Amino acid sequence: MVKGSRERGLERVIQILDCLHEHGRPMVVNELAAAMKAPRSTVYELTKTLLNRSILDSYGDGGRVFLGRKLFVYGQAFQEEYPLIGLAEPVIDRLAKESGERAELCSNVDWKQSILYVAEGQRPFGYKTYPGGKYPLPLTATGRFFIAGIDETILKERIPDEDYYLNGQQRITLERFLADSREAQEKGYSVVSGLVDPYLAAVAMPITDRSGRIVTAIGFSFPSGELAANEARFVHLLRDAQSEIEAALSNSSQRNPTVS
Amino acid sequence: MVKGSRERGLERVIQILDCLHEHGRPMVVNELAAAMKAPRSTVYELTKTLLNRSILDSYGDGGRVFLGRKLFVYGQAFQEEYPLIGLAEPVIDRLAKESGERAELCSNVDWKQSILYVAEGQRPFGYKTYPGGKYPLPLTATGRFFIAGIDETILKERIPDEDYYLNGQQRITLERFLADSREAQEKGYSVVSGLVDPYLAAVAMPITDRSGRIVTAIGFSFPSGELAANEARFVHLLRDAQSEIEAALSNSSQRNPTVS
DNA sequence: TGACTATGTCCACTATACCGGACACTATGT
DNA sequence: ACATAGTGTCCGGTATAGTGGACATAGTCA
Repeated sequence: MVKGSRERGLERVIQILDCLHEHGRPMVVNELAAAMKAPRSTVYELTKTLLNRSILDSYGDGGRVFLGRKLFVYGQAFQEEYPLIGLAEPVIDRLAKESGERAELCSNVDWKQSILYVAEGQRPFGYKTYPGGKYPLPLTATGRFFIAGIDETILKERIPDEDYYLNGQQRITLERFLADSREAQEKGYSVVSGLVDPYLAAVAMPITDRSGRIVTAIGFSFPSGELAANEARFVHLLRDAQSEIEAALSNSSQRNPTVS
Repeated sequence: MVKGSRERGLERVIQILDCLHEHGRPMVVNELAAAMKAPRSTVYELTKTLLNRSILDSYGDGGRVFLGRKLFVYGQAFQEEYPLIGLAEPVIDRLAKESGERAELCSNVDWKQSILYVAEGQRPFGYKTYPGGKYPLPLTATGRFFIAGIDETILKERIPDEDYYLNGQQRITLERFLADSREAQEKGYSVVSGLVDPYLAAVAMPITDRSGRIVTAIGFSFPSGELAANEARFVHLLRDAQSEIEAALSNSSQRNPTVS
């Protein structure tokens, strides 16, 4: 039988968690299986075990499932061991206050840009991001730093084609992404406009640990129209924050995760 | 071959995550395998995939692993969908302030009592608990409520024998645990002393959702010596907090996880 | 030097977990 | 009444993943 290639259980579980995370809401198991393009029987079987272990929780009157309490507990334990987030929080808060724009702490998580911490700016309306939010690397300013020094063949393997598209339209090519990345590394900061959202721009700067590895990045997100007038100011603010966080980081314990 | 019975990959992965969570620090893979009593080759194989997907992160110079950034991201997404924690936080903070003791929001996660949120009291020293911390149900005050209405045979299956022990010494029996639970349900609150720690006592009260299911519990933790003089006051404070949280909960959206 | 422990990789075997497909039960609409 | 779509369970076959054990390397102690 060569039909639908058989996948490993662990792989399916990760797909389940990622799928729920992307949809951001409880789903019925059937819907989940369809969205994942996985066999219904497999998904039913796996969700049953995951529910038992509180890795998933059931919502509503039992038909829907979502990420569970145990994942929250694991996340808390992670935070306890990973000093960076706690160190950066006050700095990010200050950035948002001083600039009036949304400031974010981001990281490369399984080849997506993920928001570890956000402080909102002053703009009353407009598109909100949440901690835990996940975006394609090629469409983000921080993504320019996360691919620094990584081989092109690996990038091709790990970053899916869809990540270069927004609403079915290609926004950028791999070549351009690589060129952007090199330029960002030289300048020390990265600017993008209109990629992840047509009316949003972003400025980002990397956070490097003592061994010189880029572990996270900080950045602002704001309406594209504000870019020209404020780029220099934002870069200046970020540079201060960058050195502050890096100083705090090298004073703290040695145990920081090494980016894989 | 009947030697070490072969286990499912998913089961092993959960064991890995739980083991790291219990130890609360990065571990070398060998050590991890030994602690889990699982085959080394299996644990090496699984950790490799988990590291690739950021479900584990490697620490130090690469030899040690711990819970990864992706789990943090999942945890954030959970919190976004689960209103209870946000609703309860200010109330727990107030409890700690008014009482001077540590106040906690707890839940039954995979048959352990887990701390979802803590507010520290005034006592300068003494044993700290962390959000994400995990304790045996039979040794906690909140545990009395989490087993309400659950069949004894299921409890025997799911709560391991070690959970009745502290430092190799049995602190309580299943029978007594069940009797405590019934009493707690009648009184509406639960008190234990000297179980999880010889010098600590706790008072707890359940949080019930609209359908009458116990979803979490709130409680104080303090030196045993303070129990006699303060029990009535603590119960009073908790009762106020309980009704406040339950009111907020039933005003919020319908989507609360149903405890499995 | 040798003996021992700790760490990580690799390979072949077989128990079993994933999968496809059938079945049952509800709606809902026509 | 029938048809269709959505949901959940169950079962047998086979591709494969978990396992035991061998192997390699590095460090430590006597």
